[in-house]
Amino acid sequence: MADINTGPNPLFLREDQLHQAMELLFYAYRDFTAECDAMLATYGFGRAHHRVIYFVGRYPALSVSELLGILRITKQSLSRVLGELVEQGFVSSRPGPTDRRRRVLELTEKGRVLESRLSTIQRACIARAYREAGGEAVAGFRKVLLGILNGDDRRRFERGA
Amino acid sequence: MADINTGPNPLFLREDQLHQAMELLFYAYRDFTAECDAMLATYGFGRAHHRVIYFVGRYPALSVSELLGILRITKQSLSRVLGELVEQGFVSSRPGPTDRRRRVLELTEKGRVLESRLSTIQRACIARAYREAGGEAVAGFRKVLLGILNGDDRRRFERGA
DNA sequence: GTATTTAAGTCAACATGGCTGACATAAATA
DNA sequence: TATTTATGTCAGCCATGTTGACTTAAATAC
Repeated sequence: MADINTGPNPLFLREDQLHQAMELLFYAYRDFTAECDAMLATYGFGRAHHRVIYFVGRYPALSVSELLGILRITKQSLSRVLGELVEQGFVSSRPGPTDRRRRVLELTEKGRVLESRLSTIQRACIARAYREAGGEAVAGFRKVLLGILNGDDRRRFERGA
Repeated sequence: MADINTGPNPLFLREDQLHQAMELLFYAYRDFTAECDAMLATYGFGRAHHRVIYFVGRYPALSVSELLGILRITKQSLSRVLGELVEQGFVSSRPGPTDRRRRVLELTEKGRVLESRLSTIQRACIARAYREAGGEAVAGFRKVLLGILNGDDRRRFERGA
C-alpha cells in the first residue's frame, strides 16, 4: 500500500499511478471550482475575479505587482478584472503610505462578504475531504502538492502561506 | 503533525490549513500545466487540445459523448478543438462497429507522438513530487484528491481509472 | 536638480476556449 | 413508420488570456 512500485509489472503500475495523479488533479480542480463559478456568475464575475478577491483578502495591503507575481498574468489582463472589482466597490485601491506609486489593495466590506461566501463553499469542500481522509493523508496531500510547485512558488509558499 | 486541529487556536489553524490547501491547488495546477502549455503553443494548440489528446489516448475507442461527459463542456466547444485535431491527423474518428452513429476516437501515430511528449513532461513532474514525498504521502495525496471529487466523478474514477 | 527607473494605468487588437440557440443528418429503436 | 439518439454545424456572444505601444507620477540615482 505504501510502496507505489509493487506488483507484477512495476514499471506499468508506476505509469498508471502517474496517469491517475494527472487525472485526479484535473477532476479535482474542475469540481473544486464548479460551485464557486456558479455563484460568481450571479454577480457577473468569473474565476479571474475570484482569484483577485481571494488573494487580496488573504494578503491585505497587497500591491498590484505582487498580485501579478502570484497570478502570473499580464497587467492588462489583471487591470480589466481588478478595475471592475474596484469600480463596483469590492476592492479598494489606495496609494501606498510610504511609496505613493504603489497601490494598496484591500477588500471593502462588500468584498469581504463576497469573499466569505466563496470561501465558505471551498472550505467546506476541502474540510470534508480532509475529514474523510484523516490527518495523515492530509499531510501527504500537502507534501505532494508542494512538490509539484516550481522552486519559486514553493519558496514563496513556504514563506508566505 | 497528524492532527490538523492542534495548536492554541484550533479553529483558526483549521481555517488557515484550508486556505493553504486552496492555494496549493491553485499553484500546483498552474505549475503543472505551464510546461505543457508552452509545448502545445509550438503546435498551435492549447490546453483544451491537450485534454482531448490525453483522454483519447488514455481511453481508446472513446466516443464523443463519453468525452463530453469527462470534460463537461458543450459539444460545440469540443467540436472546435476535436475538429482541428482530426483535421490535422492527430486523432482519428471512425463510425462505431456496432452503432454507426457513434464515433470511435483514437490517437493516430502522429497523435501518439504528441501525447507521449506531453505525458513525459507531466509524468516527470508527478514522479519527482511522488519520489520526494514518499509512498505514504502519495497514498494520502490520492485519498484527499479523491475526496474532493463529486460523487459522480469519484465513482467514474474508481471504476474507470 | 535633472535624468532615470519603477509602479501603475491605458488603448488597441487579437486568440483561446467557454457558452447559447437553432437546425441538420443518419442511424438505431419503439 | 415515427421517434429518439449521437453527432455535427452555423452564428454569435462572453471571459480571460496575449502583445505592443504609450502615459503618468513618484521614487531614486547621478
